Parts: sequence; structure tokens; C-alpha cells
Amino acid sequence: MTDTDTHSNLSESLEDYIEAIRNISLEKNEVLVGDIAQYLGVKKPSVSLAMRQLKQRELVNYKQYGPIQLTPTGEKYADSIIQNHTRVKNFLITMLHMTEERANEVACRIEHIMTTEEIARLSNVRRKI
Amino acid sequence: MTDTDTHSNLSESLEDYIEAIRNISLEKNEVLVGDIAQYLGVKKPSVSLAMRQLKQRELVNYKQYGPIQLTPTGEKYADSIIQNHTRVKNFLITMLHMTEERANEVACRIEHIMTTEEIARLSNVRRKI
DNA sequence: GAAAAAAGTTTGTCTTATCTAATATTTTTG
DNA sequence: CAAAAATATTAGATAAGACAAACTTTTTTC
Repeated sequence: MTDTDTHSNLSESLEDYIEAIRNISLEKNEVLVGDIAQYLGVKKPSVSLAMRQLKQRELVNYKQYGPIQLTPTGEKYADSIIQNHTRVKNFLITMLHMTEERANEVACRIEHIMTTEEIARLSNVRRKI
Repeated sequence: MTDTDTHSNLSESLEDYIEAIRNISLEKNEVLVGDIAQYLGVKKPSVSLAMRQLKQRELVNYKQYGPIQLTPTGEKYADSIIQNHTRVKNFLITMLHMTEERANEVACRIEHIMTTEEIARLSNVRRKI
């Protein structure tokens, strides 16, 4: 993520947490600390700490021991990350023939490295007959 | 870097050090701690510590206060990383129209994420008229 | 509604990678 | 060859991110 991208200040780790919250909330009414921990394969104390940081930046909203919600800003941020993830993943699957699992793994890393604009260009790369 | 790749055990940071040593030695007879520090934009104590770790893994060879050389294993490792870097970089420049500087920056990150085989496939992606 | 279970948080530790300041070695130079 | 300069290393500090163990709060269950 560079200065020229839309959202520029979160660590990769915190971006992953935001992304997770958004993805979980698409399937579940309430997002709990334990859900996020399970989703990301980390322990609950790690989630707890991350949530405090995201709350401080006003990207999530929650009261202690309560369920977690993204703020409108957090939601926009998440959607942007998820769009990037999806685009990278599609490229990896269609152009490099990765399995979905591997593509997710790799996209999860690359989504933090390239800017939204660069990823948009990536998603336009197609084999033209 | 996954278990299925040829070289699987170094941190991204240590891979960067190996890559740097190899690149510097293409331009200079002796590689000194200060050269590596300048090349990577870190301070000498960081290099010093990294060299100790690489030595322990028998990827570099040097005596204290002396110049640094890659072992044959280290050289192979470096060449593999550099080939990956170059391939990713070429893709980014030709397909995504990045500047050389930006392509280097991004390639430096992606080279640690995708396997050699995946990168080979990436380098075969070409616009076909 | 009190005891047990589940969920979340706090505290303290670990690892990795970096830095600054202080120290040590090597090289250069007069 | 001794003093100065350049180079490298060690020691100690910091930061991010994770973990386990202990503790707290909330929820469930009898």
C-alpha cells in the first residue's frame, strides 16, 4: 500500500481484520471476537487488541464484550480491500491456474502491496486470442 | 514462499539480504556490511545481525570485520530469488505499465509470496494479438 | 437467581526486525 | 608506526504482532 492509494495507513494485519469483519458480517448478523479469531486463525487476545486499535481509528464500533461493527468509513475501507482481493484472486485463478485456496492465500498478501489502480490494471489483463 | 518451493525457510528479510549481496557483488569485488546497508536502506547493525544468521545457515561466508561472500548454496538461492524478481518486475512493467522504480518495489514484495513455478507462469502471460 | 459455561480481556512473554549509542577493529595517512 | 578515520560489532531499546495463562464479564442452565 502506498501513499497514492485511497487508504494508506493501516498495517497489513489491521487490514486483514477489517476484511474479516466485513466478510463474516455477510454471513452472520453479529460479528464476535471469536468469529474473527476463527476466520483468521489467530487467538482471541490478538483480535481483542486489534479491535481496540481499529476502534481508536474509528473504523469499528463496539462496546466491551459486545459484538463488533464496522463504521461507515470502515465499511468503505473493507469493501475496497475486498474488491482488490477479489480482482487479484480472479487473476491468479484464471491466468495462473491457481486453486481457489492458493489464490486466496496469495491474494491476501498481494492486496496489501499493490494500489487499487494497479490492481484494476491487473484485472484487465486478459489473454486476447 | 511455500513448502512446495525450492527454498522455503528464510524470512523475507533474510532473502532480501541474500539478494542484495548477490546484486552488489555483480558490480563490486568485495561486499561490505556498509554496502549492503546502503543498498537496502538499513543501518549497519541490522546487516551485521543478518549476516550472522545467514552464516549460521551456511548461506554466507565471512570472518568478522571482513568482506562477505555467498556460499555456493547461497548463490543458488540468490539467483533463484533474483530470477523471480526479474520476472515479476518485467510483468509489472510490460503488462501493468509500472515505472521501473515502482516495479522494483512491488516485485521485491511479491517475489517472496509466490512460488518459482507460479512466477514462471506469470512471466508467460503475454498479450496475444 | 446462583452455579457453570462461554466469551472476552488483561497481563506478561516471545519473536522478528529495526534503531541508536557505545565499543572494537581495521585501514588510512601524515 | 602512531593518530585519525572508516568500518563493523555489541549492547540496549523499541515496535508490531502473536501467544498462553489468568482474570472478568456475560450468557446459559438448572
